[in-house]
Amino acid sequence: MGMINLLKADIRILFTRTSAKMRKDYADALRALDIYVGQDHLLWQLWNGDGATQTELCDRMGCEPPTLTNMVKKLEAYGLLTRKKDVLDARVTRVFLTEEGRTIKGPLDEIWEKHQERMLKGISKEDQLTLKRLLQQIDTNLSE
Amino acid sequence: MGMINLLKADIRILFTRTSAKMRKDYADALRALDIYVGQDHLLWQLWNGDGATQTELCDRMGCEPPTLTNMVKKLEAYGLLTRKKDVLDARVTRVFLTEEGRTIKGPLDEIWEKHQERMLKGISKEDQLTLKRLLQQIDTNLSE
DNA sequence: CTAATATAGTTAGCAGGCTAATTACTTTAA
DNA sequence: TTAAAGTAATTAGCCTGCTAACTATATTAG
Repeated sequence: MGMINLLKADIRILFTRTSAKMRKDYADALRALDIYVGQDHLLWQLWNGDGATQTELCDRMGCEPPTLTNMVKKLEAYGLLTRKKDVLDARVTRVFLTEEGRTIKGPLDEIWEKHQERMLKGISKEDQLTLKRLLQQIDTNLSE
Repeated sequence: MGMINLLKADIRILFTRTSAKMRKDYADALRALDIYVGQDHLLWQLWNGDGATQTELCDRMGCEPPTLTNMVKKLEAYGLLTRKKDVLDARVTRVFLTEEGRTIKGPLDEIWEKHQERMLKGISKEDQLTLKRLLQQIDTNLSE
């Protein structure tokens, strides 16, 4: 294996390891709120548009319908959101935040901010822009 | 929220989305071999050192013991590896590749290579080094 | 007007991955 | 030499997330 392939292998392994670490670190932080990693993503979507349909939420979150069904059910059981059938189309379900789902935003934002600080500590603004560009490139590559 | 925080939020979301996409894309590719994403990581460790203990494997892979127990069981059921009790310490289990576990290396390497090509397409060697450096920085940050 | 097709969401079943609690065996110290 | 502490691995029970197969409702075309 040549020098370039070795480099690539390093990046890929590093990427996987770092993202796993990120996820775990964030999961640990979220435990204080009795929220699981991924669920915050759904709540985030609802804070930016309550009453969305499940299909819309799937699109925005980039996940498959069964994943969302599952998560919505759990957050409903926790009392953070409710489901209502659409009046115009009986196939459609719309998801709404409860009062508790709304009030959790503050603490969650705080955890999110702190996690970001931790993750990007010591990385210059310029490097952050580069990282963003490279991530976008990879994202685009994988969509083709 | 200021400009800098917005940038940070973007990066974190982008990072999460990109790594999820990477994982899914790779999972799709692995399906051809009836292997699940993550399992290749364990096989990889064994190709680089057959007969390792589970604790050693956990350390190298950066996962928790129950995760490994689970995965080892499944790969054993698939016939790709076997477990043997250590002769000196009856608490210790050592993991060995089967013949089939060995022969799968070729096809898996090929999938791995192809996936990397796909992921890093159009990214210069210099950018790859930068990406590596930034990932390492984040990794270090999250270890503190 | 009805049969075929498309769409929204669910269910079942499997994977990785985790924490908390437990079992089985070793080592250490009183 | 035996009781306490430590270590390796497992079990139980959650979570995200997926695919394949299904149900129920709408739309469209013959």
